[in-house]
Amino acid sequence: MSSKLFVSAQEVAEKAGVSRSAVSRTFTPGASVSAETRRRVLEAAEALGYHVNHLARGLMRNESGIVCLIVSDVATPYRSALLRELTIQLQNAGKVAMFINTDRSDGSVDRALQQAIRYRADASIILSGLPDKSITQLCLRNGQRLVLINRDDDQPGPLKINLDDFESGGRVATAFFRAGCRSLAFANSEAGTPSLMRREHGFVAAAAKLGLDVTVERHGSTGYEAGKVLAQRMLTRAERPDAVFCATDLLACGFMDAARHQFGLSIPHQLCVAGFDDIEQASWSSFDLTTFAQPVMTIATRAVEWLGSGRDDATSEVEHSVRLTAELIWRGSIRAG
Amino acid sequence: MSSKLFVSAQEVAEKAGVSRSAVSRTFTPGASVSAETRRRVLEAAEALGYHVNHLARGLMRNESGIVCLIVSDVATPYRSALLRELTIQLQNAGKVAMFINTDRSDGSVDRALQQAIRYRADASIILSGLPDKSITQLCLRNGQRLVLINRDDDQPGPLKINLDDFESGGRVATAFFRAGCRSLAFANSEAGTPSLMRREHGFVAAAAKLGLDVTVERHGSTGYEAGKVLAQRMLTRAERPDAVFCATDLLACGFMDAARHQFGLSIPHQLCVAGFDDIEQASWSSFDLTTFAQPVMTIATRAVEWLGSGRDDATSEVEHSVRLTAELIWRGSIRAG
DNA sequence: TATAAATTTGCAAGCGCGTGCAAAAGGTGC
DNA sequence: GCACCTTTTGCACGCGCTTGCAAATTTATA
Repeated sequence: MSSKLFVSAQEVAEKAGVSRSAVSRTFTPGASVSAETRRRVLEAAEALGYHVNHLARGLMRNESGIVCLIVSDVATPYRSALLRELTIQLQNAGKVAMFINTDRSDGSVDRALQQAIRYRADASIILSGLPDKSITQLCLRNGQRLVLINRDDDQPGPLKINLDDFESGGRVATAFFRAGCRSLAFANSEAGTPSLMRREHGFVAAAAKLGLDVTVERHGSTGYEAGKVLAQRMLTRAERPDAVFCATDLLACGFMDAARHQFGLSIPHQLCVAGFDDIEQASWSSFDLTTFAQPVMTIATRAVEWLGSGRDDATSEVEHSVRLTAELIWRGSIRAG
Repeated sequence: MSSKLFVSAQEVAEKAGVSRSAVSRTFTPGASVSAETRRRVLEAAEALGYHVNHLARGLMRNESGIVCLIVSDVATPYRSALLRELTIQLQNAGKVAMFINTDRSDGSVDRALQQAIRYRADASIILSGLPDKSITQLCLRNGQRLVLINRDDDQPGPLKINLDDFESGGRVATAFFRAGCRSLAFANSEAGTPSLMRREHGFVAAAAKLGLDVTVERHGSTGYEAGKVLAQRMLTRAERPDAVFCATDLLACGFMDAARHQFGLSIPHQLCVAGFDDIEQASWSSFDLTTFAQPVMTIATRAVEWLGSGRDDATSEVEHSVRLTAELIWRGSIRAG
């Protein structure tokens, strides 16, 4: 290994027989270089294995090209799917993704966020349920653009991407009604995330309008285990519901497993089930779950596009808010009307 | 918004009434500053909202603190679990994780990797099945330390973390034998990843030793759908196997679903199944899959520790190789001996 | 108290790069 | 040929930081 690890623009310049500025300009889109100089520079750069040092470039330009992804529950199917799409699109847009995991709620999150600020990330995308406002404020205060996905926040500035959770809840109630169900239930987590609550409220409101009974139960996280617990609670009741809308596909999977294996219920004949997210497992034949697909691709596209668009001009104060509709994916967990 | 986005060490120095070096030293562990100066600097920094600019620091130190995660199939349960652990531990070690997604096989991967090099990442952790050697070479050539997880590579330098796949395969064969199974099968993907092949070979070798029949079938990726297809192929045969080891839990899930819902087989009574990875779904009661748990936590710990340890000294040429054992998790998909 | 040793501090150079400015080069029309 | 305009090039400065070195300060020792 040579002691000098990286080649600098200086060396490229010497080899190409031009000035250092010429090298710099060759790698700066839109700068003024003649075709001939450019060619010679590129040739020398290739030969020497030169890579522009983005640390230095970011230092000069006051723009690092780094986008920070702030995520919790990465290992969850829905989150990892969204993450996948975001990273791919950021990559295609020439940005680079820096990762911050907020699963641990101790100080490490703060420390990690500080790190992102130290690297002068241009923007942060928050796809974390963590309701800690201080995080978003810290990002904003440090001049980052901010994208909030499925997460309420009343501060102006950030782009907010949300789904029509309320309406989706309503659509499920209608679907259950058409399927002949009369005693509805909503299985939610205790997290109390706004998007989850909107699903609940939309469902309850629509059910009321249809004159249907609806009970709501909340427990634990949005995961599989919580779904099982919720099933145990709701299915041991005297008047067992004949349809349940789970706030999350994972909850639904847990609920279905308990309903079938512990209570011997047949789905959809004795119990109709719907979920939300359209995680991969929802399509597995063990579940065959009717659910709402989050438009992951569109979410990512919108987020990245917005980041690419110029920095807020005078119009800085307008509310940037996008509302997407979740697509209902019909499968076998609700019987046909 | 002020036009001046960030406060510099200079401003902190002025406010604290010390030199700029003093500020720098305050934020450099191990540097020589008196308690009093340090206090005043920290106070001023806090008041002004100062954050060390790591772009500049990286430029000086020739060490960015960035670790690059090169990942494919992020949305896969096993990968996302590993990713989760890695990011958490990197974070705790004060490193920052940069994300590169190699799912798209077009030029974007190369472009993204170039990006990482441009940011002068100190190291890369490759948890991608992508067999492209040029990637690892590019990392090494640019002075990065390299960790390869479950991935063969004969070049010296990188830390290689692997599992005892071969032995695991053997243990499954034995377990099937004890369960009374006599006609074994191995369901693999076409990917041909070394770790998958080792599982296959270990299984086949042990089966042969036990005098058992064993058929091998390979198809598609390591996902659920491929598992279904494999089941269709293997279960329509005249002599149907009574036990199948799937190279991956996802394959196993697909296999089980097809076996049950399309072939009406009862698991484990008519068919024993084992998988590998211990993804969350393996523990779901719909699957209750006996499988091998990858020591995700240990893998991450080892990787991060190694990155933290000093750069290769004279001992640079020794092979860094770690071999971990996968823990067999007994569940209900293999009947008791 | 004087002097040697240890610690702290400021100065200044430089990390690799982008860019404004003025000089140089190239092009056009008469 | 000249005057004029456009494009290209090099110089030199500065982005925010670290660090070797020598001066200034504190502490320990005689």
